[in-house]
Amino acid sequence: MVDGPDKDLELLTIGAFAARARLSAKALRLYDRLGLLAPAHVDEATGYRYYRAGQVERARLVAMLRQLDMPLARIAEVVGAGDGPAAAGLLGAYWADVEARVAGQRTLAEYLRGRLSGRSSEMYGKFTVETVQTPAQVVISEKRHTLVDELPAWIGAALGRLEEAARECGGVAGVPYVAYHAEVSMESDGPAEACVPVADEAAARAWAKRRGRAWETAVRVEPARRLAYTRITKAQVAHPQILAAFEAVEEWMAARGLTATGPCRELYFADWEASGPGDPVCDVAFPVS
Amino acid sequence: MVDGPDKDLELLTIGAFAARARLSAKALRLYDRLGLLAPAHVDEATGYRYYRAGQVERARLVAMLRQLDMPLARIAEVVGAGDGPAAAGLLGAYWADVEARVAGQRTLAEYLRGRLSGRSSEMYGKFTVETVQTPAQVVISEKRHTLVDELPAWIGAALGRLEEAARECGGVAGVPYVAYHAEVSMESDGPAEACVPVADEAAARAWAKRRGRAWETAVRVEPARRLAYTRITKAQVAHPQILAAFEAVEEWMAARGLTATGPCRELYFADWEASGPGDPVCDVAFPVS
DNA sequence: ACTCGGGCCTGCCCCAGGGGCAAGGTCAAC
DNA sequence: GTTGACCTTGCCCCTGGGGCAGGCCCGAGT
Repeated sequence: MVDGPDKDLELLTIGAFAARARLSAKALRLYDRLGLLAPAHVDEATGYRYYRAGQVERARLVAMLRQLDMPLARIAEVVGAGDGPAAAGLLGAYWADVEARVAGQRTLAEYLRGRLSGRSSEMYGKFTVETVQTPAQVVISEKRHTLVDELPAWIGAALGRLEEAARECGGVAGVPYVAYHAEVSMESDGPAEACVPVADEAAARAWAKRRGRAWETAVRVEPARRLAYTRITKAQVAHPQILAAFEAVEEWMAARGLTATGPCRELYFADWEASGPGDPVCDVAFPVS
Repeated sequence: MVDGPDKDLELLTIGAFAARARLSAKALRLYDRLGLLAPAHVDEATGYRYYRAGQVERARLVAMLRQLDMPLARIAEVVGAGDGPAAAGLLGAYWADVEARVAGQRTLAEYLRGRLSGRSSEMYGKFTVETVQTPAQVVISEKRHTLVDELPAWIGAALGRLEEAARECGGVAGVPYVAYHAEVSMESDGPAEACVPVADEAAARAWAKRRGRAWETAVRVEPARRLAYTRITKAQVAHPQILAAFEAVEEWMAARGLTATGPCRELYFADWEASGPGDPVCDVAFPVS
């Protein structure tokens, strides 16, 4: 793979280099300005850019990364990391993000296609709705007004705090969940309540007393309920894909003449960190009579 | 599902409607200006927009379609088609385009990840390169200077014309292909040549004579060659993903000290129309000694 | 030496799909 | 009436360039 000295001495004008790299001259000027791909030489007097033939490889790499719709800032990180595992890792991380996003969009597209074609009453897109009976249980909870964009972070933090607290209250005795007391999925900032079932009610009340009202914590006895629910994957637990799941359950209920008898909820039955985008992690549920 | 008259009489301000639809007020103003989602009423004096509660469904549909990154113009077509198979078809077509594009990007990402991590000499990403011996064959051909963006259409048209002409020349006697006589993949507008092997050389020469030089047609005897090639899918037959395949073959050749002894080519061995994005349809090849 | 055509320079406006902010008008509750 | 929340339009910002204008530069032909 020795290319000879000519490869480094032969200077190409921007047009010739653009043709070899299959990029537009305009794009090359942009990359120069952003420091992503500087010409080997710039004539001081005329401003003409001159590129070495050996720079074609880097330019083609940039072009291919752009073809993946990678933003130029991330491309700069990748090409800055040199050829090696570091660059490959950055690319892999970016592509994993893309795949996760597309996976969510795919389920949303399937659901919408089903709904638009009018066979909503037949299968609710790809969602299978079932009912399950839940027993009465003691839950410790934390309630907050929150907006959609802060919600995921709050859910993670609140359930984490509550699960730790549950260790003092006889341990986690059921599936942790988040209930939404306002609209079906927080238009405005309707209050959300994170709940963890615990085994020892007395210990829970003592815990709540110690905790005070700083976190808007509470201990309640949640009555036995029948839940209509559908199971979704980690990729689907994001706005607004998850709304398709909520709407599917609502539609299923409406088709059977059922109405919600309490706030809707998301039950997180799986280990969040250990789950991949395609693994089921959550049940989207409405209490029904 | 009767909502009562209040649903149509209750007018919402843009803020309240935005909250219910989970869109920003800014986005709603944009959609109004584009005619995508006009308010039910606009106060002449103040310019205030008022929406009916019943418009929330349409707004949520728009929001979900935007979540699929569908451009507003295509969203307008979908929602304009009403709920029904027409709208579902438009959505399906859009999503199929997305999946095809992502499929191509996926293979490119895999190839690049392999190359960046330095194990390029091990497996050339996902491309398996082999050699094959081709016999000497008579080909009828059509040559043209073309730019990358017109290339796919020209290839389809030219091969179609040549395959039809081949019926007068003893039939198609081999795999149709396109050869690139300039750079590895048409920087500038290097000439491309579409070729179809035929069985009857005399008939082919007579055909070419009748045809004249209007289409830059020709009859040649292509000598027997050894081709280094890799097989790609329909999704990969697009710029610049296909370049990864070309580069993989070039790299494989370089690793073995081989050099190209003629123009590189794409052999289309499958029925294009009947193939899906993931089906192999094309061999990317270089003649080697 | 002069000119001509093509290539190159910078700078400006344009696209989608909004976000953010400013200046000012409105609405409703107290 | 007042106050604060809400609404309006308009402007500039982002990314990743495309397209064009006006002006300089370069090499080849005469």
